[in-house]
Amino acid sequence: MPKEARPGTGEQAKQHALVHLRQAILHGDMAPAQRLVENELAEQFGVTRASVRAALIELESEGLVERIRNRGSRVRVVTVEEAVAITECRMVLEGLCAAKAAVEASEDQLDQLTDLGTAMAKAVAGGEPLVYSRLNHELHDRIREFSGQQVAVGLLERLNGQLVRHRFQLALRPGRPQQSLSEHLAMIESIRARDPQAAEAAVRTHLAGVIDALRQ
Amino acid sequence: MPKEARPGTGEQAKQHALVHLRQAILHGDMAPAQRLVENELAEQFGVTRASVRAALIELESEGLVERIRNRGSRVRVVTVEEAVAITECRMVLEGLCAAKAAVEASEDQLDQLTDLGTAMAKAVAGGEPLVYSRLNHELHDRIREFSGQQVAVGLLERLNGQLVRHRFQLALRPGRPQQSLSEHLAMIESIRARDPQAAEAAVRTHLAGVIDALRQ
DNA sequence: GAGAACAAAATTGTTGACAATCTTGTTGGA
DNA sequence: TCCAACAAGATTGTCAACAATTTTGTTCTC
Repeated sequence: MPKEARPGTGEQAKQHALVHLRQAILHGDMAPAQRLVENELAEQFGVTRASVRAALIELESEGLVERIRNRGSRVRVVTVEEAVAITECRMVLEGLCAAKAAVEASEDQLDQLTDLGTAMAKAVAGGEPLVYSRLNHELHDRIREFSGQQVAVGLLERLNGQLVRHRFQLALRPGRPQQSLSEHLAMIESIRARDPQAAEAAVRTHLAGVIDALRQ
Repeated sequence: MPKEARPGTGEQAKQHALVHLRQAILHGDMAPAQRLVENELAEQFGVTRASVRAALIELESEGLVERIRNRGSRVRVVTVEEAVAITECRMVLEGLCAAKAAVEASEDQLDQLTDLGTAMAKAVAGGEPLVYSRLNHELHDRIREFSGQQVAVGLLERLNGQLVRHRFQLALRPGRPQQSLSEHLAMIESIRARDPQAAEAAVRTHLAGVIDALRQ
């Protein structure tokens, strides 16, 4: 257990604990369902228990941590059914963002999407699933960003945080990149065409595909 | 300032503070942008400051409270643009729920919706906007409930909490009930017809109308 | 050997006090 | 009069100790 010491650089203790603990969970350093004992975390991050507590409360409402009265906290495990339900919500919310982006995005931003599309095609052709996965994320991020829909972006970030584990599993599945590439290109195309309805439909088709893949 | 005393009935102090503070905000007892000083709240609810703190952190991530480092908390004010953005998200999420409900609801549940519809028509005919507003809420609640989509329900509850003030304002606008009644009846009708696409479209039409009303 | 009652350990919940930070009001000088 | 520096007050952030609760291990009885 490495003791990450960097307590008093002016950075608030609670923020320190919050950022590091969130990253640890998202990065997969904490096993699923692992117990999170406040004392241990406090020592590990070099802050007091109160700060860890505050961080855990916040992570609970982000859906990353599960807390039970007098029983402690643990990394929340997302079942496949939950992952499906989450992705259904993503489907409609990202659909909204894509529709907005098709109207709001600047010409410059549309070019960025095109570039991402060609890079993704290249990654698939070259057989680089990890690169493709990274570009995949970036594409979804950009569309959200270009939509200007702050509320939806906030909700989606929270939802995506809960899916890290499942997404990793999905990215490395053989044949999956090939299947999703055309869907992604269709999304880009309809946004470029400034057609909000087509953009929303394309995003939905894509994420419906993701749901099918999750269920297998 | 009434001192609500009921500290140690076995109920956890933090939960006590959380429930009461949330209700106070939702019920409108706290003025918008009102400062929330931890010490005052602690005394008012008969709990310690730490419990109030924990409650405030949770309410912040629910979007009901705004917290600034070393500067304190206040009731968050939702601008009209934010209310519109929130309602756009409601539009797609409730659309999802309605589509699910059209497939999943039992015959008994469909009858409940029909009853609500007739009650709403009666309230409008009788010129009772407050009754109509209550039934309005109940209809939306039921549709969400019948959808079985836990994740979407959770997101929607959070979003709705932020709209209390705007919704009150909207409900009492003259002519508004008449306009929305037919939209609500269309929603019920398409769910009864077990047509998910029509149900989603009806919900979207309705909430698009709400957005128009908000913008005025 | 199985199960209940009890005791010990581990962990979370709570408390009050202290430190750090920000805001506000005041004073001094140009 | 205006502005900067400073001091006082208010408020949040942090800490260590204590209380309450749950879990675990042990012993005793049947």
